[in-house]
Amino acid sequence: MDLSVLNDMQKRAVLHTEGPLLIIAGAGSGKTRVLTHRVAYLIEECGVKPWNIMAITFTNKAAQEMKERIDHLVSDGADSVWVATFHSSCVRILRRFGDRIGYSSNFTIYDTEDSKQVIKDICRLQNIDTKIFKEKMIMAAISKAKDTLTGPEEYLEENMGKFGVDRIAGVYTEYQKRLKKSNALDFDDLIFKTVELLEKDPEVLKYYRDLFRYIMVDEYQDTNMAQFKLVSLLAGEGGNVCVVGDDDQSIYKFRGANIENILGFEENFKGAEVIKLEQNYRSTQNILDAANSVIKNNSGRKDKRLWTDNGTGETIDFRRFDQSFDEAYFVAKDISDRVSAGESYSDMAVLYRTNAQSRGFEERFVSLNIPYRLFGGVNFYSRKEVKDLLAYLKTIDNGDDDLSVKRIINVPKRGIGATTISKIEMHAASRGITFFEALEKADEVGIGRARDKILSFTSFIYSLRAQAQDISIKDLLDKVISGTGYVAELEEEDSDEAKARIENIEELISKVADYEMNTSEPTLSGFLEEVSLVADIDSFDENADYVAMMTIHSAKGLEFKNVYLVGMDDGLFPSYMCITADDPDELEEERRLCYVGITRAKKHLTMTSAECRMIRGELQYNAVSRFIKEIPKTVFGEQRIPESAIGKTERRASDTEKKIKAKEVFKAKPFEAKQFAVKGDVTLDYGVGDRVSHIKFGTGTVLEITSGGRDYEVKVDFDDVGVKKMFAGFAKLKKV
DNA sequence: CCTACTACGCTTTTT
DNA sequence: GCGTAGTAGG
Repeated sequence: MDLSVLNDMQKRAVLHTEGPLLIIAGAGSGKTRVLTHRVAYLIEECGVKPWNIMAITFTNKAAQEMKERIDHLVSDGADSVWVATFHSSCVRILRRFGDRIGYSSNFTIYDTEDSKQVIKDICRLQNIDTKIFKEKMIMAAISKAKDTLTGPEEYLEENMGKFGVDRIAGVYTEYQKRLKKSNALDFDDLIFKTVELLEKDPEVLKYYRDLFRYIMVDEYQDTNMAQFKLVSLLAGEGGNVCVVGDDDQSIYKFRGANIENILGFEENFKGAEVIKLEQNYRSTQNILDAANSVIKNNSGRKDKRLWTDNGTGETIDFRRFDQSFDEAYFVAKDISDRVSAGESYSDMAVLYRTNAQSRGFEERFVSLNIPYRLFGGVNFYSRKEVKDLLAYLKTIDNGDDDLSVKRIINVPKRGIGATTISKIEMHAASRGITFFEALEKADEVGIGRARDKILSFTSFIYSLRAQAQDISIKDLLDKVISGTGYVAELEEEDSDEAKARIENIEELISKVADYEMNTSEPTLSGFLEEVSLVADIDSFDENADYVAMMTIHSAKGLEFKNVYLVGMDDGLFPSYMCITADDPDELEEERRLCYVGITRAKKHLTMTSAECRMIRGELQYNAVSRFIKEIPKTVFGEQRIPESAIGKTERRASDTEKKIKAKEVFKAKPFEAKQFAVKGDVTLDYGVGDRVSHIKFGTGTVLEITSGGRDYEVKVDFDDVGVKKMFAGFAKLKKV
C-alpha cells in the first residue's frame, strides 16, 4: 500500500494499529486522510475484515466523505466498513436489539420541537408555571442529565435540595414515560438507551465488541459523556480505539460536549499513544499566524502550533464599516470583483456568528445577482407543512406515536376541536391506552358530533397502513396528500406563502423519491429516520456554483479559498452573552470558534466589522471584536474603508439617517433568493437520446425530460434495470 | 369550533 | 423586526 502521500506523523498514526491511539489533529492537518488510510491499511495490510472496523463521525457529510475516500483506497469490501454518525449507529443498534429494553424496532425519533411539545403538555397537566420553569430550561436540564447518563431518579437524588428539582424531575419522569409509551426516542435517548442496552445485556455487548474490533472516532473533542461511555463500552479494556480531534476546535460545549474526553484520553485509555499533527496543508502562513495568535490566549489547551510550507500568502483584510449595510455591500462587491477576475463563486463563503446576520447579505447578493445558498437556519424538515405530512407517515408507521397523531388529527381542519381531543386524551390516560386506540373507541368516550369525523380519520389511516406494504413511499405520500386535500387547500389559498409551502411539499416528494432510488432496501421507518437525522449542511456541495453562507459552527470541517468572516464586533462575536457571563470558559469557547472560522480559509481571509447594526429591531453600537486585536498587525494588509463600499458620501451619516437606511435594508424580503440559488443547481448537460450513467442503475438512454417546476423529471431506459423515472436534481446523472 | 389578534422570545445547535 | 404560540371573541 502506498503511504508515501503521508508525512512522518501521519504515517505513524496509520501504522499504529493496536491499542488506544489519540491523534491531536490541528485544523487542515489531513486527519481525514489519516483516518481513511488507516482503515485501508488495516484491510489491505493487516488482514482485518472490513466489517470489523467502525468509524464514527458527527455529521452525515463527514461519514459520506469518509466512505467515498475509503472506497477509493481499498480494492474490495469498503462497503462493509461501518461508517456512520453516532446517532445513526445507535439507531441501527436499537432497531436490531432495542426490543431487549422495551422498544419495538419501528420506534419514532423525536426532534427538539417534538420534545418541546411533549414537555409543554406535561407542564400543563402538572400545573407547572412555565413563566418560572421555562420549557426550554426544563428541556436543557433533561438533555444535560441524559448527556451524563442520568435517569429521572438519579437526577432527583443528585440534585436534592436545589430549587425546583422535584418539579423538573417530575416532568422528566413523565416525559420518559410518555416517550416509552409512544415507542419514541429523542436524540439524547438514542445514545443513552444504547449505552443502557449494552450495559444491561452482556450478549449484545459481546456481539458488538466482537464485531467492532477497530474503532475510530472523528471530532472526538465534541463527544459528550454518554458518547464517551458508548465508545468505552464498545472498545472494552485495552481496545483498539483511535480517536482524532482538536481541543482547539471544541465549540459544542453548550450542547454537552465534554472537552475532558480529549484532554483526559491518556488517563481513560491506559497506554495510549499520542500523535500530534501540526503541519497544515490548507492555509497560508499568514492565516495560520492569525489563528495561532488568537488561540494562544486560551488556557488549558494541548500545546501545539500549526505551521505550513504553503508560504506567507496574501495579507488578511480587515475592514470596519459605519454600518452592517456597508459591510454587506462591501462583501458582495468584493465577491463580484473576484468573480469578474476569474474566481469562482464556489470558492467563497460568508461565515457569521448568528443565523440572523445572513439577511443583510442575502439582500445585497440578490441585488448584485450573486448566486448563494444559505445553510442552517430553519431546517427544511421543521417547516410546518413538511412536519404535518411527515406526521401522517409517522402515524402510519407507528400508531403509538401520540404526538404525531395529535398533530394531524385536525390538520387539515376536519372539525375535531380542542374539547373532543381533550376528551379522547382523558379516556386514553384513564385506560392506559394510546391516543390512537382511544380514537378507535370514540363510541365509548361518548363523542357527539365529531364521532363520524374521527372514525373516518382512523379508517383513512387504516387504509393507508394496509397499502403501505405494497406501494412505494412516494405513492403513499401522494395518497396522503390527495386523501387529505392538503395541497388542494393551499392551492385555493393562492397566496405567495401558500405557493412556497406547496414548493416545500414538492421538495419533500422528491426527497422521498431520492431516498427510494438511492437506498438498497427502502422502508418507511428508514426514510423517517433519515429525515430525522439529517442536517442542512449535509447537502453542502463544494463544487456547486454559489457562495455558501452559514454560521461558523456549521462551517467546521469545511474549507474555502476565500472566507469572509463577518460581524467581527465585540458583543456579537464574542457574543454579548459570554462577555457578561462570569464564566471565563465561555469566552474561551468563543475564541475557539474564532479559530475555527479563521482556519476555514485557504488563500484569502477577509474580516469585517460594523460600528452599528440592527439587532432584534434595535440599533446597536459595538467596538471592534477583541479577537481582531489579538491578531498581530503584520498579517494585515492596508486597512481602510474603500469609497466604493460606502456609496458616494464619505461623511458620516447622522443617527437618524442611519436608522432610516437600516430600516430600508431590513424591509426588503429576499423571497425569490432561494429559488434562484436552486435553479443554478439543476441545469442539465444532457438531452433526450443521450447516454447517461447513474450511481446505482448503471448506464442508460434518456427517453424523456419533463420540467416539473424547479426540477426536471427524467425518464431513462437503463441497460440493466429498465425504465426508471427520477428527479434530475437528485439522481445526479452524468453524460457519458 | 374556527379565526384573528396580541404577546413574547430571540447565540451558537453536527444529531 | 419577525415569527410563532396562545388566547379571546365570533
